[in-house]
Amino acid sequence: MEEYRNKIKICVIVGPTASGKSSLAIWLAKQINGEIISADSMQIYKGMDIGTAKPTAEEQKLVPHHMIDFLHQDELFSVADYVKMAKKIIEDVVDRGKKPILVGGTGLYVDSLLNGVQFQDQNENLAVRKKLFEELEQFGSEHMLDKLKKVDFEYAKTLHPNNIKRIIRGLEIYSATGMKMSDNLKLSKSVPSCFDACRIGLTFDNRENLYKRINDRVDDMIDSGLLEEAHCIINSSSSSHTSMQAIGYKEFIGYFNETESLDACISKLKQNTRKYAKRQLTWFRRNKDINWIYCDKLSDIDIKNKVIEIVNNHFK
RNA sequence: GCCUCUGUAGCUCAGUCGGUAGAGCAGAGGACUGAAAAUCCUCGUGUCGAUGGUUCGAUUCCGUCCGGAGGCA
Repeated sequence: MEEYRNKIKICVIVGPTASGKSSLAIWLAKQINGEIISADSMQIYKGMDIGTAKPTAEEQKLVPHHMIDFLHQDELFSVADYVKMAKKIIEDVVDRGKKPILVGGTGLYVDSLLNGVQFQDQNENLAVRKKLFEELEQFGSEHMLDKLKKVDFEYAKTLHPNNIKRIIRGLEIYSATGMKMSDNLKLSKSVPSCFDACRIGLTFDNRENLYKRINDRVDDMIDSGLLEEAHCIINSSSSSHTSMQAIGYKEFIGYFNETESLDACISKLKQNTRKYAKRQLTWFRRNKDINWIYCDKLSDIDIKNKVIEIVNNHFK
């Protein structure tokens, strides 16, 4: 019980893209004297503003935002970096007597931070990864899975042969740290979280209502100058960089190459965003601690009342 | 007006030498520990355009009609 008291109280807002997390968070932060810590894998990049629906400069003036807009698009970043940085910032926010509000749609970042996932020290090992990919190309994915089975059978048996990314990562982590992925998973589960989190999830009773918001938001982004932003980002970045995975940029490559019509690219962007939202919902749904709020069933005021009730109760 | 092609899943199209059908995309569900806006897995009943005929049996063959595309005039 004593240990529980030492945990950092934090409020968390999750949900699919375009569900209204950012504006709700700003409102909430003003109500409870809070600061916002973003959990978004793409809003970290500078210059990617419109496409990632980053809070505007005006919005950022209303409430302090952290973990946003601090990295060049060519730089490497990982969950481990995120957890390390975000944790430090949250502690600082609390030390200054403010309440931390974690907001974002990157489920991996949110859960890794809140669940205290353990990341081993690891040197940059791009050479190891490259070698593993060469081996994959030569011998195929079944061979790589067999190889992983020899060092970490427990983890390997949970992976499908086509799941190349995780097979390689399993081998890579073993080679870089000497630790098995399955052992690391067990270790992470055994370490208690240092957060006492109150989770709010925004969702929609009717999926169509979310999809309509997504489609409309993409149109708004186009009106706000997404094409120029995308053109600039695409021209100044290599396609291998993580930032180029962001939805809202890669979809326009065909348009700039004059191999696809603008309409086709916009449709693709809308579709990719819808699919992404669906995956986010799948990720968050498995968490039974989330207080779900159905945005298409409640009025704006009812949503706010409900949120403040949950949050006040948590910080009481 | 005549000729040719065409009408099958939400979309694009296979296919059934006559025994009521299957791919891709879309969509849905799931997974997720150092790239995660990434990556991976699972899921296919639809008056086979309408109607009549031949047949034990027609989405398949034949006739007529209705859409669509092209050609000739």
